[in-house]
Amino acid sequence: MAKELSSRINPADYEKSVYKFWLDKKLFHADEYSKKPAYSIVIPPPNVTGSLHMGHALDETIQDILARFKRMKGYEVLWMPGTDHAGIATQNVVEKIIAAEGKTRYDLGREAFIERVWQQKKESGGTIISQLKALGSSCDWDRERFTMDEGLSRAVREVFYTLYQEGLIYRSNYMVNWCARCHTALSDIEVEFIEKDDFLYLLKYPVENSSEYLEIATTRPETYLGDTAVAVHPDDERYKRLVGKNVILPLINRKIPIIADDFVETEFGTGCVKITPAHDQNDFATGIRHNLEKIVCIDENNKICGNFYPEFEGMDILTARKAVIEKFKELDLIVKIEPLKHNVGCCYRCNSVIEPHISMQWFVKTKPLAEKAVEAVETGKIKLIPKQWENTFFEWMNNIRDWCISRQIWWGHRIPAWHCADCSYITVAKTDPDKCEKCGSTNIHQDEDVLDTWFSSSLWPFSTMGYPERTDLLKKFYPTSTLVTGFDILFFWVARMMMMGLKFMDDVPFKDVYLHALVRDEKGQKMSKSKKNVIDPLIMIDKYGADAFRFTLAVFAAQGRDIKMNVDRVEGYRNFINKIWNASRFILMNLGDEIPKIDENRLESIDKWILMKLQHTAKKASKAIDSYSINDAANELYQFFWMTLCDWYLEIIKDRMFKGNNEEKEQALATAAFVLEKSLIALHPYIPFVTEHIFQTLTGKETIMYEKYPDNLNYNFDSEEKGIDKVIEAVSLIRNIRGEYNINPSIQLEIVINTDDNDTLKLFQTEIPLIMKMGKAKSVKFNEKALENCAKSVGSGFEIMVSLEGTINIEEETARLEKEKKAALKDVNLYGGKLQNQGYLAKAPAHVIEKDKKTYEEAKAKLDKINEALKGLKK
RNA sequence: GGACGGUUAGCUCAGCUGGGAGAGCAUCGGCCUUACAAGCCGAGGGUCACAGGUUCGAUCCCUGUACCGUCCACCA
Repeated sequence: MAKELSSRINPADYEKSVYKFWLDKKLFHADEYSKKPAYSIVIPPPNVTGSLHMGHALDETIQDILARFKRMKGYEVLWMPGTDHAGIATQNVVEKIIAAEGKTRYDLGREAFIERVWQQKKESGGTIISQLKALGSSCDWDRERFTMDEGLSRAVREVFYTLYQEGLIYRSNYMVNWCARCHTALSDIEVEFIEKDDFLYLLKYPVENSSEYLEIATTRPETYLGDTAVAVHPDDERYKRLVGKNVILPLINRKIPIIADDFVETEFGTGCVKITPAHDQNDFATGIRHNLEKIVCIDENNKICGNFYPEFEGMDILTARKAVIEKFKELDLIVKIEPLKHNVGCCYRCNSVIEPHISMQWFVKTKPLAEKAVEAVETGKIKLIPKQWENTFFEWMNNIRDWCISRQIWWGHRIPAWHCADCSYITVAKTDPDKCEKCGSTNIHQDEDVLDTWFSSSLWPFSTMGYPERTDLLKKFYPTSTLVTGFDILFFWVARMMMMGLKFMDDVPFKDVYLHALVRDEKGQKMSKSKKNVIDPLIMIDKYGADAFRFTLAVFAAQGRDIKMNVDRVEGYRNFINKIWNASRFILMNLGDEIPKIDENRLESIDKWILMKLQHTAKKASKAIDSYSINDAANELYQFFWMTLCDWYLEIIKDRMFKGNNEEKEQALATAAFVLEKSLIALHPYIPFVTEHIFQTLTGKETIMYEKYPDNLNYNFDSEEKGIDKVIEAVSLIRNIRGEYNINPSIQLEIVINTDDNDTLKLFQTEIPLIMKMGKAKSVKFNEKALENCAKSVGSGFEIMVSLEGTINIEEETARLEKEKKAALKDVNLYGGKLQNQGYLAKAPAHVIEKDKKTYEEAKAKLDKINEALKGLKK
């Protein structure tokens, strides 16, 4: 019984079973003892409680294309999967859930809360993984890791311990970004600046022992309670005489100095700034420069504290702001209030306004680590793709600030430091200690803070492979080959992996970093739930199939900044999958039980032609994927399969298949089946499901996954290729006339072809059947006089005449020829002009001149013929 | 304030080191041709943002302008 495909494609019919087949056969498994060269990718671990969004879909698709392609290129491929515990994000999710039950995490207590998060992880942690599978991701799932599993936690400890011993982790009372909503410190890059409409308040501070006032500009009047100075620019003539004097803070009567510092912009506001070292990054630095007291007036819940003025006590920031302004108004200390647009730092997780806050935190000293990373990129050991990101990378790395790694949340790796209640010594250890390392006291307690999520993810390329053990997996697959991720986490993740990898593995964590664009909606806006512009990848998969969706993403994956997702495109590529299905079905329908073998001696020109086209296509695609131009490869394959293979080749061989003798039929089918098989292989990295399904049906082989990528074909049918290209040109001219004259397809035309060129004549004579079929011709004659009632067209080196039914419409034909003439004339003028240009002749490279000369001559010949034809029309 | 990116067909985007512009979708005309109407055949559509410059030649390189976007930065 002949093999067949169902008459109508339905991806749901085979996607799940194909995926299950891959899993059952362990085809994604990476063998660390393989002799094949290694190729490895670690997945950017998605949040464990998250669900698949467009960004993931793009990211995974690119990785899967690379992984599948490399397998076909003979590599032992490890694609390491896993998920991230995503500290703040996950904690927020669970806090929201328990809030619905009317509880806070404090009601539950630390242990119970963490237990609750683990439970949540258990419940929803599998979601994203199964979604990745629906997309076709060929990860080595047996090796799936989680940033808080035992092995990775060990890696975290090891690294923390080592960095601490080397003085690269330290603890310090420093100003950090505080999110009162998440109740934790954040690193500098976790603060997002959002432009907000606000007010600039001009306040009057009375100068001591004087009736004068100093006008200062601030957006945050409430922090005046923490002011310890007022600063002016040293060269500012307006205030020079006041420097060294004091002002008195209203209501609380604190005496603070007027200082000079050149960070002050004389142009802004009044050129006079209040300094609040405890509540402003900039003022903190100024405070250090001038040795000012840091007076805290806002607590970690963003409430006014410090008992400076009873009425303000305990108010939240915005209420206090109003209250302060009211009081100042009463005292006539407000000069004016004007609107102001300015950037306000917000939490990247919850968008709350960030409050600068002095607190005891843990930091990584990043400079020495960053230097090595910079060097790795400079020397090309790590390549950023596209290269333009290197600038941004260097800029950031060279100005890197220490990394605040402690978070005051509960979900995460708890900092492995134990404080001694007796001697205050801090014991940092790889395994939980039971006594103080210094005084031996057992009265120790572990630090309450947990580590920044990015701390553990920075170890991902080696922690997932068994570090701190020197495993065989690490030996085989570290450094990884390619990291695929969005540029938005270049600093959060990529740079930190570089630092950690170089430090702890003494080698780069990856060789290539492919930074792809971000997926936006069709208007170019970030997709977000609140904007309701989210396109759900799972709906795309359901509606169009994973293959069509993947192919769309691949085509969009050019190396730009953002991808505007357009659902129409998915539909277009769904049609492509359908095309593949039907072309395959067509070939299968005509195939017997055995696939005939190609016998090169018995092939016709057209067979050789398609083999050449296949060869070019596969080579181009392979080269493109290797250089991360995966959209180019996708387009190349698309064009080939649809236009070249389906629209030309398969149409052309139909005659042989339906009317030819067995031998003719056999070689046509052999070629078609061969080209189909190789095309499926070439397309497989992009559209794995449908290609696997058809491949198995077609060949009866177990799997397509380890077939050799067909970029090694080596046919030498150059003359056949060129010949058929010319035949196609001729046929296109005939079709053009048909189209322009709206000649019904059922009408068979008479064709006359005139040419002086012997080779062309011979070629066309041999390919008469083809011309007749594709041109729907009744007869083809050569070098005859013009037909009655004919339309003419001119090709390269030949002239074609097509009989027309009824009487020729002189006007219409003239118009048509005039159009052709215009095109030819344009070329003649352009190239003729060039060829008369002395500068051009002297300086242009020889091959360009030669090419242009040929183009010119062809255009000229064409023009002459067209003119002749036009003359003939007038009679 | 600094840096980076974008501006190409009605829409979404390609166009690698300069030789003269492509795709998908959409549009228009014609086809139920025995794999596919999720299809086939044909057609139209672009002073490649603007202004200069370099060059024999510029969508591509340089300078400037405009608009859009992103990142970084201590304008309170």
